[in-house]
Amino acid sequence: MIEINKIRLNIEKYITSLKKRGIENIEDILKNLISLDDERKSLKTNLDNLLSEANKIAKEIGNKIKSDDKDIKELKNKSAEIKESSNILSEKLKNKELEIRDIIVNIPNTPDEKVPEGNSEDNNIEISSNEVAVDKKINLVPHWELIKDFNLIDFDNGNKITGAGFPIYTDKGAKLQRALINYFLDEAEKNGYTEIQPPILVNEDSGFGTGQLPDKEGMMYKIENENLFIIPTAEVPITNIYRKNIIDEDKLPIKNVAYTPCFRKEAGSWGAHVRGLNRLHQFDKVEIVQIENEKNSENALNEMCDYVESLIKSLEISYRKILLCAGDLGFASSITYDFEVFAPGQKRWLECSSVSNFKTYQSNRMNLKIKKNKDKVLAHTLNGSALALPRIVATILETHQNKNEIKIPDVLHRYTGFKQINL
RNA sequence: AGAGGAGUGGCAGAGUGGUCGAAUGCGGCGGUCUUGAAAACCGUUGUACCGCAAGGUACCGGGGGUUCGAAUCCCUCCUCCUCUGCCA
Repeated sequence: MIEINKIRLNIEKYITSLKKRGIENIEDILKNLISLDDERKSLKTNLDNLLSEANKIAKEIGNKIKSDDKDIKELKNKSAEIKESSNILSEKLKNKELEIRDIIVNIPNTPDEKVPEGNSEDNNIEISSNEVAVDKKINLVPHWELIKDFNLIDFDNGNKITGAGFPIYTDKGAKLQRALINYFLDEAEKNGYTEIQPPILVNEDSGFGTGQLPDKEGMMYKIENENLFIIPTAEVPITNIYRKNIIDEDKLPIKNVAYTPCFRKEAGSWGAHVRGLNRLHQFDKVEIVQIENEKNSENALNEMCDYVESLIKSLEISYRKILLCAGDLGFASSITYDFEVFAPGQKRWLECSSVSNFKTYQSNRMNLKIKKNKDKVLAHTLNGSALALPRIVATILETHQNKNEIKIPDVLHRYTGFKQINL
């Protein structure tokens, strides 16, 4: 959530920044917001004065009763009058606050200066890449064929017991996935992240805190009669641990990692090329989250990217790192680097990680502050996938396929217990 | 799930209609003393909003109500504890 007080200080900066996102009438929206806030302030001042007067009268009545002066009728009448007008004002103030909130909650985060302009993925900028050679002599096939041939995933029974997008990993497929999860968790721990196992269901406040609600309610599965949401990413429960917290600056950085399954409705995003593991309703992911102060958050973002990059590299697969343009940027993010891996069997790039700095956007929503001496300032929150499993599995299978076997990357051997998958 | 009890400042804990944003203790911060530290003593110590400021308003688990006035009374929801039941 952007901060009105900061908009007041430099509205031009906000206009320029949010225009990058393609919000054409942003100037009107922001100016309207400030004038609504002015109205709010004056309502608040008036209301406080009335309440102050009412408090005084109440005390006066109290004193009179105590001193056996029973002549309080006039004061009571006056109090009733004040109460009537304060009720009206209070209602107005509440409505004004709701009006402001409805607007501000729907304004996305301001893109960082580094974020390129543009409204399609063509405007994204490739930052770095690495290509892993594949055997040109064999006929490379997509992972959904390998999965069938090598008996690694059972989509049919997944369809039967749940529905499309809920695969069953079987035998070495399941082991490969479990190996990857353990490898990712261990590596994160080596890099200073404390492991946690959060709940998979979250309440509405949590969904609001990280920005999924109310903007993207449609992405999450909901348990209707409990008013709980099934997490689309571990970002939601992890970051919300720190909701309504004031953290001492010397406790920073806070670094957490968690493995969780993730659930996304993915409504309307099922095209012809979405096959196999490319897009699922349920998938596994290891997520890293950091909380930092303003001074260090840019540095933290770079560190997280470097970490993700090293992780992908260690799996011996081709990848590229991309800086998202403003139009491709998520609602709550200020700057995002995506990592895509190349799946040679289907000759497609697959996004496997998204590393973002939300700056104060989430912390303002969830009231997360950092205490530095006497000052309290909004924290910066960051997160990244390290990594999302299915597309990594798909890419490993497609990259390391051979005639009668699939080789497992060296770093995973001690986790899988096998070095290749045979027919 | 049923019955009973409870939720107060960083923690412990008092407060059952007015003088309570809230005693007291511990902790934290500043100071005196000391070569330094401890002890002792003195002072200070919640959050948000409005206001140039003085100051004001709101907040005692959340929401609503009664009253001139609510931490205190009523309703409702949530959480925790004890017992019973059920269950990985």
